Amino acid sequence: MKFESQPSYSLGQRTPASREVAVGENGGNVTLVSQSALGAINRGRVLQALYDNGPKSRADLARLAGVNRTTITGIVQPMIEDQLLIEGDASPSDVKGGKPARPLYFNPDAPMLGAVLLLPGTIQTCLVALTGEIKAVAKAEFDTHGDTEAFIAVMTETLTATLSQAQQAPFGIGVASAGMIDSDNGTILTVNLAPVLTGLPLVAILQERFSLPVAIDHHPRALLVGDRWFGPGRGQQNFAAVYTGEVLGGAFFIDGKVYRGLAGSGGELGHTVVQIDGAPCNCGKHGCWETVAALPWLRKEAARMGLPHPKSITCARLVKEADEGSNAAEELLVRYTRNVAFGIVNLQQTLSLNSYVLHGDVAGGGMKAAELIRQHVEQLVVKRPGQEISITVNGIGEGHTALRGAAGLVLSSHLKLVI
Amino acid sequence: MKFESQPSYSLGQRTPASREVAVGENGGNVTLVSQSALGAINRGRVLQALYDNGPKSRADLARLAGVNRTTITGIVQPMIEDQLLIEGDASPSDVKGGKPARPLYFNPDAPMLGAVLLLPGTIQTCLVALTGEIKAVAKAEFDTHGDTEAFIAVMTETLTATLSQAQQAPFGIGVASAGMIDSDNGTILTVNLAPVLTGLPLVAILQERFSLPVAIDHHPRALLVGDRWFGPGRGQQNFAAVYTGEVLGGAFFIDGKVYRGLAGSGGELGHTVVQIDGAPCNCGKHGCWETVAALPWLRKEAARMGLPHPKSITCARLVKEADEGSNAAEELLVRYTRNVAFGIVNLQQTLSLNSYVLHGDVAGGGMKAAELIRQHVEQLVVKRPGQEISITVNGIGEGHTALRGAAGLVLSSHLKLVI
DNA sequence: AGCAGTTAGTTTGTACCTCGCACAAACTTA
DNA sequence: TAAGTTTGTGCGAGGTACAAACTAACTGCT
Repeated sequence: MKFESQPSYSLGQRTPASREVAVGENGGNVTLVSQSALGAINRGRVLQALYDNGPKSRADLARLAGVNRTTITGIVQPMIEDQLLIEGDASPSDVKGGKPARPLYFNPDAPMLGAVLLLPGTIQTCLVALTGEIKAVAKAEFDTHGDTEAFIAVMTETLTATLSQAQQAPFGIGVASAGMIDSDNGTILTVNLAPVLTGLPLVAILQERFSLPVAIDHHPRALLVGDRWFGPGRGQQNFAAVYTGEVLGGAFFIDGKVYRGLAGSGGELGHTVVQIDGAPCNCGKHGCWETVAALPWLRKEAARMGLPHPKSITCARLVKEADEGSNAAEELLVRYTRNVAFGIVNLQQTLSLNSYVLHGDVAGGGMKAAELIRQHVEQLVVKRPGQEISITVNGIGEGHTALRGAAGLVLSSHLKLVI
Repeated sequence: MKFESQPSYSLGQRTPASREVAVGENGGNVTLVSQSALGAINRGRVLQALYDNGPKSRADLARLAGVNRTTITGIVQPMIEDQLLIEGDASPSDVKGGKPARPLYFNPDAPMLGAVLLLPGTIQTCLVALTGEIKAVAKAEFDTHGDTEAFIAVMTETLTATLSQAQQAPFGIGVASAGMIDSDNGTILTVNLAPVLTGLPLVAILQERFSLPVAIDHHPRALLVGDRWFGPGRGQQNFAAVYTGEVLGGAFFIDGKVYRGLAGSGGELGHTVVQIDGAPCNCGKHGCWETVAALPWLRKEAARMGLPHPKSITCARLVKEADEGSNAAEELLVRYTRNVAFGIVNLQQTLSLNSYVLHGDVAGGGMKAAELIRQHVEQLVVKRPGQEISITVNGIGEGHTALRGAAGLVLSSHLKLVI
């Protein structure tokens, strides 16, 4: 299946294969900004402002961006003509007098984004509208230890089933995957529980089959992007997403952009050390954060303390049992959230992002878990005048955040938001 | 003392008091890029490319930046006319044939930068040429528990003594200070050992007295900038500077710019936790990195192990004694460097910068200490295909790196390098 | 009803920046 | 001496944002 290319301002335009500059020395990656690039940048920023702030009139956008109204008109008009944006009804506005503003927002019928969530053994695909709406969900399973060709066949089939339901060619495809991902080169490095994926150049494969821009990143970073575009991180310029469950991971939104680190390897928080020479970890080291703040620790402690059904313990159940009066559950919950807090404290001391969105198991603990973690963090962080730290949970519709985030990856990486 | 303003392209031009946009919602800090800003940005990038790569011809710069040669000429010509840059002698070049290139570099007689290093009890000031050369050093002492006015008087006097030796008005003044600094607002929040500085709006004060752009940041970040402009970080796009001594601190250069975090509070690594419920720390918590990788720990362990003169132990002496055959020194050195490594490992797992420059006590341990740390880090980090981690020391001329870094702060913050 | 005041969005002309092309200058090689 | 190569400089084209002036639409006062 092939799709036609996009309109001239193109959400999905690929970067022009960054010229090979071989003057070398030490990399020498200075790049000047050209006039034409400038247009693309500003178009991207206007779109992001619309995402971040909801429907807004041209005049509002101009004020928001600190530019002339005419500039906004120039940027926005072609998008309206291409039906990416639509002009809402003239709202009477809150101020008295004056011509009523016409709010602009994304056309619900504009092209959508393809999204893939790749976890060991399962593929989930869907279409995501620019408004965050999810459609055409499809699921499939694959043999984690099987043949690469077989996996690619299943993947292509599932994705085709989803994409074919789109009215128009999607802007692109975003993939969120478990494991270690090289997002620069678009390859899956390793997925512990799915060896079939090792070394798979998935971006190249999908780009070739579907002729669309494709972006890939690891699961926590997709959650981050999902939070940023459609969740509690909307409009924020600095925050982190933290995932806890069988493993721990994180991702950062710094100064208005997704932080990836070299080859996309930033945010592997599970194996930061919080207990020198502590308990052994799967990674072969000792005292990793993962050894004290992930589900295996929780199960082990629940068993040790004699809590019921320790093998299936979750933060959600812990909160429930604590609320029902179990002192043991309360005590374990406090210790668990404190252990989680240490990782956030270290992040805070290092990056000072001040805002954290929790996913996965602790998110299942809801407000109560978040508040406990916030208290621990507050207590453990070196105080700084005027600093407020916010901890939010985004556990509801877990899978949807990851899928929306996968879709958002395409937006983030192909809308040149930052130079 | 007042100085005249700078030429039109102005290295030291202040940002035009970022328009007050009161549309609010959630900050709404989208900013579009204007035409004129673009010019300033590209001028800044060309200058940075010159810094990073040394003298280069227009043609080389054009290749380096991936732009047209004429563009470089347009940017560079006014700077030559204003004597900021000078054209070197035509070098025969390595390639065969063709008109020889005229390398461009900074004019040694161009305006300099004022630099201040502020440590508890002492002020050090100097002038730094764009080439990194240091001139007109002045020192003074102040009463750490005294009167604010008295401190300001000493500071002004010392700085005036230095600045008055400049041939031309400096581009600006950069301040590196111990303690907790709010670099956004240009105030010193707290310096534990110098209460007189608490809450001091130093940037505003100096800006008023000297009518020059002033930038302030904390000591580790100045080291980072010093490394970046004039040291081992030159030309690098991603690296961290780590300082160890009585306290620990760090700073990051991420994607070609200095990372500050909100209100400049990023990089307070000393109080990241590496030992939950470990030894008590000055900050009131337990198991901070500072409790196992700073000098107090080293002294305590040296005493416990019966090493000679434990109160004045340093990494440098430890290396020396180990080289002379002391098994105890060797053993302590290994443990010390391992403890230092844990902090770097956590940084690496979090940000994946791959390159670390050490300052302070461990830097005194030279290559041997660096190599030991590198080995520990290598062993403790989760391996990733193709990843190389570099550990460098920059202990020589410690004070000079901080002063050069202070000067570089002005360049970094007032050369709008990133949009 | 009419007019002033206010805000939104558009039209028009201007300034600025980068790019591609053409060309002179300077040097090497045959 | 001629051909080839590289550097650096004019000049016009194309694209972008901005300022000023204009029209459109609505409120409120007389």
